[in-house]
Amino acid sequence: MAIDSSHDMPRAYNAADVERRIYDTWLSAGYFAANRDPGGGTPFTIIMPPPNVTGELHLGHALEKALEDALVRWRRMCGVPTLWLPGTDHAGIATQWVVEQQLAAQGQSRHELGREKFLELVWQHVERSGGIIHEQSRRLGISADWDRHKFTLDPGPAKAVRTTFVNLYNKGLIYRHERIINWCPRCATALSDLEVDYQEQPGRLYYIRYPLEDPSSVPDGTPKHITVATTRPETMLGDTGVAVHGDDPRYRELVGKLVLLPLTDRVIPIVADEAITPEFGTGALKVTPGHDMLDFEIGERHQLEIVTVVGFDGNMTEHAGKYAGTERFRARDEVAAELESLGFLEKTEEYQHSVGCCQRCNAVVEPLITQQWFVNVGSHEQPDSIAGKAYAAVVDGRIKLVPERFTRVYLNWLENIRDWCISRQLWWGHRIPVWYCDDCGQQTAAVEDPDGCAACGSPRLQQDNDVLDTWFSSGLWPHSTLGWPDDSDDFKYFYPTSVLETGYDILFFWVARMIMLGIENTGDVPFRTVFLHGMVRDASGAKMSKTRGNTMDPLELVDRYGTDALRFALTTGAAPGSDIRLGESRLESARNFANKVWNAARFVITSLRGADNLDGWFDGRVSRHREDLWIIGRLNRTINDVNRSLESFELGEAQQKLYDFIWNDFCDWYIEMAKIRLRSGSQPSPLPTLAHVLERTLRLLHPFMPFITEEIWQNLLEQLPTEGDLPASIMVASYPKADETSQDTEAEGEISLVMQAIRAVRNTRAQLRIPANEQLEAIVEANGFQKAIEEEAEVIRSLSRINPLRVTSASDTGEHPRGITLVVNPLVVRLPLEGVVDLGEETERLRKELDDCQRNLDRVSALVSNPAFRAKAKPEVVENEEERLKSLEERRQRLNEILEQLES
RNA sequence: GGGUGGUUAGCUCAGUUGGUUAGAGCGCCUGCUUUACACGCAGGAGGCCGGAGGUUCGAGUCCUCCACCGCCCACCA
Repeated sequence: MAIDSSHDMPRAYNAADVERRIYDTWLSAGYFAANRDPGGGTPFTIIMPPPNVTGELHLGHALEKALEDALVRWRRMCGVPTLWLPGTDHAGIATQWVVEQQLAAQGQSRHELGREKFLELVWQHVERSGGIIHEQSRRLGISADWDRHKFTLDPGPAKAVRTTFVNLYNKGLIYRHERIINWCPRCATALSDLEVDYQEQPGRLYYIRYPLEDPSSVPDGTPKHITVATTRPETMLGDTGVAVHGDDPRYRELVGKLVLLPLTDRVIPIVADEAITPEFGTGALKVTPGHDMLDFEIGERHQLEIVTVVGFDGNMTEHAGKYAGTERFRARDEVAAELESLGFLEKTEEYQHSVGCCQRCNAVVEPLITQQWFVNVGSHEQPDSIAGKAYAAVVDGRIKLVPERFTRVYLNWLENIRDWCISRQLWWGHRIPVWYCDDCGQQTAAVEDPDGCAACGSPRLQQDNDVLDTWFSSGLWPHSTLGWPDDSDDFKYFYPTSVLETGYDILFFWVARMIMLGIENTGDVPFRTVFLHGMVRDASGAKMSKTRGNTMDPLELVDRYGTDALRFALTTGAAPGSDIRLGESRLESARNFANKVWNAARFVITSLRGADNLDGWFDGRVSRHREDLWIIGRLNRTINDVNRSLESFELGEAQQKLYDFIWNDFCDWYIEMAKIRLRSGSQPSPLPTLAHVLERTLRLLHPFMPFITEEIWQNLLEQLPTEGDLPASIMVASYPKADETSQDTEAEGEISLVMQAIRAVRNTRAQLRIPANEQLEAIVEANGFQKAIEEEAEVIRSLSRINPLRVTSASDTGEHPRGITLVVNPLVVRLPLEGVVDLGEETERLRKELDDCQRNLDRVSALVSNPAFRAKAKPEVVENEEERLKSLEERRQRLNEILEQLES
């Protein structure tokens, strides 16, 4: 690997200059390629959620890729064989919709073109815009294994799709059936339940009177008609019944009677059904099994006829009599008007209700009865069903959701799941691998296009016209990308994958389907952990959308702030699964941090030039200087924190810890202190420690800010003697592990005292408005810390502008045995210093805490072991107390450990 | 209707098994061209941790109830 960094580091970090150059060297060095290493332990695998092949990158993608890249780079640096497999999705309805819009602009429709011609156009569109998303992904610096890239329509995934379909078909778990489904008249296709968005819309409730066929059949005094309330009067032409609740006293006499359906010559029955809410409207529901989900179910229960009055094109059908051909919403007004003129319309009311709309084109969905293909997923209560297995995998912990709260959301969805409608009346996608025989009418389902009918052998076969729901192929993604159903090495080695990282908005669409189909096909879970991120919102918290016009283009942000800054801004200080507001100030702050890192590095690297002795810089343990011991201790605590946070997917937390360490501990204090020794040339030199801390910090930061850390790494390497593990690229350097023995409480206490003194002087100076460049006289009463303060006197002098500074051992043993006395003529100010951890006091405090803990423990354990309590109290109370006992015991143990350590 | 998340500084948010004096970024106020950095440095103001109870030696953190705000799911015509 050769990166050209042989130039002086500029004063300000310029992201644009370095990013592409660095990415290309990574790429050509082959660092992204995953290697199967049977001796390398369990691999770490992430399959990238495939974006729409013709789509463009939005901030959600940027967030997703930043998180995944960080996890992947981290694991790779930990020495784990790591695979991050990228891909793209053909996105059936979305892509077809775009091309159809283009056609429409030329006044054409796909039907005029025909299937073959149209698909050619779609492929052209894919080829034209298909590369954009890759180019964009690269600019984000993502370290995915591009050679393993997969597209959902590639031969491999396509074979997986057909194999899955045929297997399920042969098991009887895929079936074709006439059922009521959500139909989008504009897209002219069926939609799954998930593809329908419900929107609150103002509407009107129409009260329509249906007269009894035989008024004499009810006792005098009862109404001779029944009034129904509906928001869709046009569908009354397809009514085949009226339903009331069986217990409704108003209608008891009417159940079983017949009514005349206005505007038609039909007579329909009144039935009693549990699903009716007597309080709603009139308590009587007109039943249109052909155009409403609930009505369809009621119709099934009472064997009501089905009359379809709205067609696939959204116009009224021939069953709508004189309204045939009328557009459905116009028919609504016309039917209402006619009902009114004939005296059947009792009244109308304003009514706010939710209307199902097509997620893609926003047209109002029409429930219609059609032949569709379904997957029988069973129910969570059937352990052998698809849903049952997907349920169990999460319940028994084989799959963990992060954050955990989504577990319940997931389970709740499965508890109410219904069969999955997988056919779409589109052309762009995986065509359903079923053929119908012209001769015998039998179906043939096959992985390879069949030569003849499976039943009669006739070659006269017609393939089903429909394609599969896009989510059917994405549901196979973790195993279809790795080579399943073939017995591939990648599949054997990398499956089940480790982490599936995606937005919580597609938990049902995609994650649940992958779990269902993954277990079905492979017998194993597709991934161990589902790591969910939140939605990126604008600065005011609104969802970003093109129609709102509040979207931000990630690439534009990359241009302005740099990739590292964008990634840092997106992923820092946000808890897993919660939404993120991204505004300019967040980005600026991230860019400033990058610049801070750059300049700290620039200082260290410049200082290292020509240094003659850096011995021991690599392990950072040679210097016994308290400043060095202090920063090494802080560094290792940070390493520990960062690793721990990463283990639990708290990436934002990890970055926050790094930010604080770099900016506060390293830059504001350690570098400032080190400058003094550098200037005076006093020994031991801080240079080995500066080098060590910078080097380790870069490694720690690399998964989050890959470009800047690599650029600095290259500059740093030139100044460092080869020692230890120093690869040519930081990408392949090892991730730091904390050295637990590096904490030095003595140095920590002493430095803390020094910092206290400096802060106290600065503070007083600001309050008394003493100019920063005016030297003051001061005396430090160091009481027990004379040696340390004397040795650090130059630091105190320089950082707080004190001269002369004297150190005494004060005899004062009052409340504040230590302090600093400032001489500000004519004032003398004594500032107490308390920033020292007094081991005696600390021990005493811990003892007291331990006593309290023990007292509590005794009480709770007495309670828990009391048979009377166990017999009387509620089980959950007992359980609570038992848990309390356990946590108290843990706490006692921990306190004991700390005390032991302090005393030794 | 059923779930679920939130309510902490002026704004946006962290706060991991309860533990000394509750943090950050941005904004605000006061000073600073201190030879790494003005994308900076130093200092400062600003919090009844939504409300009410409870458990505990100790609660922002655990329990109960309440109030707003948000999201998801659902076949109320």
